[in-house]
Amino acid sequence: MQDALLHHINKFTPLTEDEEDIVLACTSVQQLKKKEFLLKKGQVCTTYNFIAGGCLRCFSTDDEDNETILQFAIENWWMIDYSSFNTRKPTHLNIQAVENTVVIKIHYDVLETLLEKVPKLERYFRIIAQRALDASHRRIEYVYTRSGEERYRYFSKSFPQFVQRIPQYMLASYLGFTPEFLSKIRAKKI
Amino acid sequence: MQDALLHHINKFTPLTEDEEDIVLACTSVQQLKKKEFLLKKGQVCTTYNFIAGGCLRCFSTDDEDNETILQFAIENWWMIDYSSFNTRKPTHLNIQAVENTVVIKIHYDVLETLLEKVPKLERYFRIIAQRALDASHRRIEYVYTRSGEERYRYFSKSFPQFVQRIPQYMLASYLGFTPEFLSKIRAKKI
DNA sequence: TTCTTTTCTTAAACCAGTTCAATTTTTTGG
DNA sequence: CCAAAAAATTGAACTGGTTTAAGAAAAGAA
Repeated sequence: MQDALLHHINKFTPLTEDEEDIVLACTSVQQLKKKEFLLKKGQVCTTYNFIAGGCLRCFSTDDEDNETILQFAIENWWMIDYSSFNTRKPTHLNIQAVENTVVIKIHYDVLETLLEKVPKLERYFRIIAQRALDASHRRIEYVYTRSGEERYRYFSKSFPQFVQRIPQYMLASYLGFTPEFLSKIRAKKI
Repeated sequence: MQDALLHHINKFTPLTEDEEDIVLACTSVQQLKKKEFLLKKGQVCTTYNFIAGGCLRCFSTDDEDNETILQFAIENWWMIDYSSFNTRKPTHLNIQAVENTVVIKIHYDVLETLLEKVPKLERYFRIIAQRALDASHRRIEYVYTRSGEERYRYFSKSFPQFVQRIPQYMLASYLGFTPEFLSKIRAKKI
């Protein structure tokens, strides 16, 4: 079951069999049903989470429980609230399964030991974080320089298969506008 | 001159003297005058850039040369276009000095060797990237959940000394609205 | 299948923020 | 110190996107 993770790590920093075994010993698998939560506002994020299959969303809520989707994560992506993880303080974010999802987790209590035993993983997580940072910067640029309609057209052209997997109101939230506005765009012409 | 960098690294991953020497041997210092460019659209980003003093801004431009500021970096921050750096392809971004600035650079050609000689730096850059990623995620959340006025008030309350250092039109661009709108907000009441 | 919940659509009124253009203030360089 | 450039302000007209509310369609559960 953890093969997906090992495979992903090996793409960036090839591991020996021993190292793979250590990684396996430090991970656990969790199956989430659609709509189940991996993390809820008020809890501490105690794990690094790798998505082996399925889809998660990370969202914040305001006083009136309006949701703002900050991230999606699908197969081979990590979803971590670094702030809560590092400070050990309760998060203000929620992480929920958009569909049935398999998550491979590394717990806070074993992460530092794991990094000592398999120092190569420092490199792996560096590369992962740098890639995610680049993606995050691109997203900021896109939000700042393009209209809602442009963002929608670009996203659905770039990730048509993903758009099929999620409800439109979630896509609207992720793209930074209302579901009603998304309907308007779509009504114009597909 | 590179003391600022060594000091910063040591905060996260203490180095031996030998390791410090290796780092020094792999870095170079560049002094930038206000408005001078560190990177221009069309060039390849060939260095990791650490700001020892001063301030840089990273911005993109559209067809009509309108600028959108994506990031600022001040003392003890890194400013890197990971995408261009890793792919070795020309960037679409610009990095320019907002004031006279001292940059400590690690060139692409020496980075991998440096990381091999001082593997601790993998950890250092991992932590740096994860922190920057967290900051980037927070920024997205802020843009999505707060109005322009809220963003301005929050930012100038949180970083009053920084607000003094930059022209208001740059702050407006960074916060995601026009200079005219910033004037309006300020006219209401400081 | 039928009932219930969730998701999507439509339309009118509205508003946060933009655009454009003119003017004033501040900063910079020689 | 002055001239020129850069930055900030103001106001009127405008627009991309929101809000509210109601109804239609699709998906789930039993």
